[in-house]
Amino acid sequence: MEISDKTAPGGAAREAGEIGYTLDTQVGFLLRRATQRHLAIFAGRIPDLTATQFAALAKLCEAGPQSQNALGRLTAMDAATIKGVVDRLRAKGLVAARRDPDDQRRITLAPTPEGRAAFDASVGAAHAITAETLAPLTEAERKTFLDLLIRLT
Amino acid sequence: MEISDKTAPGGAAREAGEIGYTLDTQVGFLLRRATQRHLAIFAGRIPDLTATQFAALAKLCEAGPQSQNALGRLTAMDAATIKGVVDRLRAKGLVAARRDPDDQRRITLAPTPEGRAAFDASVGAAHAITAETLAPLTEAERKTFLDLLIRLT
DNA sequence: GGCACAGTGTTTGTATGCGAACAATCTCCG
DNA sequence: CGGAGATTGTTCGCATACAAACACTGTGCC
Repeated sequence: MEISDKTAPGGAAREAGEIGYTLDTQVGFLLRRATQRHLAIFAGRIPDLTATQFAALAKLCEAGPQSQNALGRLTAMDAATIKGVVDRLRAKGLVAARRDPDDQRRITLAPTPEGRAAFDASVGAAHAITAETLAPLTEAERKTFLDLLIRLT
Repeated sequence: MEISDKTAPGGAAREAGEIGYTLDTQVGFLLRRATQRHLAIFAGRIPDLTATQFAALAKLCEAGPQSQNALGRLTAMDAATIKGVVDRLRAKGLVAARRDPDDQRRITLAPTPEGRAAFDASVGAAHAITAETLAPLTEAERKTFLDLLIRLT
């Protein structure tokens, strides 16, 4: 990458060999901003659940009953994080927990009827959230973007 | 909304008209996972600052002194968030603050010499973080990805 | 001049997210 | 059998994130 010797706004002619840095074009910053926008869209369409809570509930509905830590792995949350998420889903009455009789350490989680109903009622909104998040892109671009994004995980 | 009579795990014959939902292919979930991976790479290469703290420091070095809220806008953090970030940067001695004489409400923030030195010393690592984050993609794919990502912000 | 309104920073409350340490339990292997 | 080591869930501490309410200051407009 070439070194520009521009006098940055508010800043400093760069010395020869100095490497510039522009926050606004960094992947990390763009990922954070895209996530922020997505979460705002999510909160607008599914106000009663956070994206994280919905993910956990959806995974339970999709993959069937799971131990708490297993659910965490399926939803990319560590043990400490999934605990809080599950506690809140239980408090809302959307998820039920019972000790696994075969392994006293494990807690088996399953959606309650209310949980499954809430999930079913939200699937349409969830798809709309995805659509709105990707709305700035054409259909072909969406596919390209998702293909590339999945390789960065 | 349909009650599926599916037999759980992974499972499930869907009824006609029912809309499926697979967490693992949703943009939001992929964005979160990509961000997680990026943050892990960041923490490995710049252990003394979080990505957020580095972003704020970098923006101050790049754009010059700013009021606290203005810095928050430049770094996509709301007033409550930027306050905590700035407090921690000040505690580390990387950022200095003074009341703006022309506007008693404002706090003008600027990097200290130590802050600028820390930034200069980390720019190389920051570029390496970007490179490692995007490493799974080819050069052409990286450009495509960033072009699409920027449109989702 | 004075007042409505906007902007700035602070605080509180809630919700991720992760590292680290911990007790209880299970598994495996000698 | 029995102990080393792994797994599971919990707790603590720290660091984003954002909504909402607040006090204070500045601006514009009558």
